[in-house]
Amino acid sequence: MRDLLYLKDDQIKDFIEQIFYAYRETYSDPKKILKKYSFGTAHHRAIHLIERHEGLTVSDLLSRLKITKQSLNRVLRDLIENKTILLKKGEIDSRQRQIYLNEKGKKLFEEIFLEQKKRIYNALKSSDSDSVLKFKNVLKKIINE
Amino acid sequence: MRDLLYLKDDQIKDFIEQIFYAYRETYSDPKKILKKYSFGTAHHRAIHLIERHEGLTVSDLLSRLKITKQSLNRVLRDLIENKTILLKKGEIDSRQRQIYLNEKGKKLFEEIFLEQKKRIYNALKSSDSDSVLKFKNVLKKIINE
DNA sequence: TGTTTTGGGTCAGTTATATTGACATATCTA
DNA sequence: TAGATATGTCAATATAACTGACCCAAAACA
Repeated sequence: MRDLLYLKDDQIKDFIEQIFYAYRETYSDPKKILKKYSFGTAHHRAIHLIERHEGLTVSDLLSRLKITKQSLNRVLRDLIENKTILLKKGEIDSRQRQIYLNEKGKKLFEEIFLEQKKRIYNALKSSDSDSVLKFKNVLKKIINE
Repeated sequence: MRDLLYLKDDQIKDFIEQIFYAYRETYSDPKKILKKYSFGTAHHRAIHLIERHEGLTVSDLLSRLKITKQSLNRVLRDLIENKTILLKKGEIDSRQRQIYLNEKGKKLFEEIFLEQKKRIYNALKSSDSDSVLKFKNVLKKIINE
């Protein structure tokens, strides 16, 4: 039998630790910017997902965030009030709401992303394309995508 | 100039999204177990780091968690009360406290880890060793390790 | 058509985890 | 011995989540 060193518990424990650091650092970077708008990381995650999946419905967003609708509603109310996002009635199913960034929201996203990008960009630029591809594939498997 | 496709913004945005999912899923898996002991993810992270770095000091743990000592203290109090961890006076510097899992804590860690391990194990076992190595290296670069 | 289900919104109360700021104590170091 | 450091603690507050109960409008179904 092969000695699957990379499946040893210590390696797995390291990954669990490092995934925590990676998430925390990646989402900490833009906190100062968010604070300028009185937003927190909850708003950030919503803005990010809305930018990546423009026109997604409230339930789409809920299932990506995996929080309750009461929790999400606080965030969406803030974002709507601030004119960062807008909700349109669903074209096919008018019970649904489709969520979009408006101009202000797009600018805010860019400002946040510019800051957040640095960390990932620096990691990728010092890696070869094969590493990046394999990083992506393992990451996908972790999230069962 | 090379066309660094893997440095394109969309790829970076995907990574930012996927790092969020990876963290959330990885740390969601053992929540039921934690609940049995009236612990949350804050306790989990502390337990994990203590297991990985046995005998670390309070300030070591603080700098890994990047929370305030007031926040950490609530968690440590709970864990001490529950007899999951113990604190010993530092051998060299007796102002310091070195943190250890006791027997109960080790069992709890194993129970948590067994659950949490599955996700990572499954991702790694369907990847080759080169992928795992490269995943690790990119992850390390993201956290500047 | 009438009934049920679904998508979304909201009120109210609570919990978990973090924060800021102030202060106390013991111990180390210059 | 004076100051710096490591840790602990009190109190108040912020952020982000939760549960549970209800509501309306629109879609789906029988």
